[in-house]
Amino acid sequence: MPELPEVEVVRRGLVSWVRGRTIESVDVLDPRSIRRHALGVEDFIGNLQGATVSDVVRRGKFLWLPLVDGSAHQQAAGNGQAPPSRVALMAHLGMSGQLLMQDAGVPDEKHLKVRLHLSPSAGMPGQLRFVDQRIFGGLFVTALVPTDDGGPGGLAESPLPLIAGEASHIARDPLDPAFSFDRFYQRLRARKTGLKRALLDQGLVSGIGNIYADEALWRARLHYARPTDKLRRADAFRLIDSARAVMLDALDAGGTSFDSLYVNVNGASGYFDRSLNAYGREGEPCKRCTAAGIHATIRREQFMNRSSYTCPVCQPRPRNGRW
DNA sequence: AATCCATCCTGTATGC
DNA sequence: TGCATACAGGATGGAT
Repeated sequence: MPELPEVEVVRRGLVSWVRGRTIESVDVLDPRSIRRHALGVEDFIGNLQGATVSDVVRRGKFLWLPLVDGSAHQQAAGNGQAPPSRVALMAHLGMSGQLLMQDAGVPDEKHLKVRLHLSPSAGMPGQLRFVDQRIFGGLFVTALVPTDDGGPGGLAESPLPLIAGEASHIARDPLDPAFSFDRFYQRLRARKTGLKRALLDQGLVSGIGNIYADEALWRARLHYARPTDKLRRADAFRLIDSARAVMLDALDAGGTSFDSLYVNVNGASGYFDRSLNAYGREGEPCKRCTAAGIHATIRREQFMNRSSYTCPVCQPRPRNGRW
């Protein structure tokens, strides 16, 4: 499922295909995929038509394409100054969203929701398509607002000092050079909840979903129900360090895919699922315990209405755990 | 005020 | 074979 590494793979894949290209027209095939655009389909299309994509930026699992007005772009070419971007096309992949570059001749995907026709560019596909089976994801146009802390962060090369309004409540992710562990730890301790719930809270630390939460907790040898308000600094540090390491590894592998639901912009799957240590391994031996000569089996439990995978030996449940 | 959780969706797998 | 149920889960808004 798309978490930080998968979204970053999409961002990197997308940027060279769409930067500098103009959106010539837009087909909204299923309005449910733009339900977060409150002003409706016509307004959505009107905002995009004629605009030029200046970049692809990410914060947590939110991805957006800052837009430059077509006429402003023309003027900028004349005086050599880049016009300020004030709106962006926002995308969230949700559970099953895909952003695909496709040639015009490629038949519609079964769950094609929105199609952007881009200005022709030599050797590049003509369309950017949003495909989404479960419709948890979506597209919408949002205002860009100033940030006073150096821009949206993420891993973009040169992000504008502006952030999409709907992403301004999202914390920085552990791979962001501006991520502050001290601030994270301070806010973590102030919460009275369980550790995994906190890890999944995008306002505290972003980019982590169910898969990488379980992987980071396993790697740090911490149980998901450990109380946040008592967690030692060293444990919290190891947890963030683990999240960072596992997500960097996943990024190198092109992301995690279990099926064709998550693919990069070319339709290819990542292969990080082969490297998972906890997630999806119910009944299989814990690799770390096995290496130490101990017999232990990964356990699956229902938690927050979804599955959590832990090793009962090296991630012992706390006595006063919090859900 | 902080925390929690039902809800939005559809395709696939499994059970009876 | 067919029908029913469980499951996958990110973000949000309303409830507690």
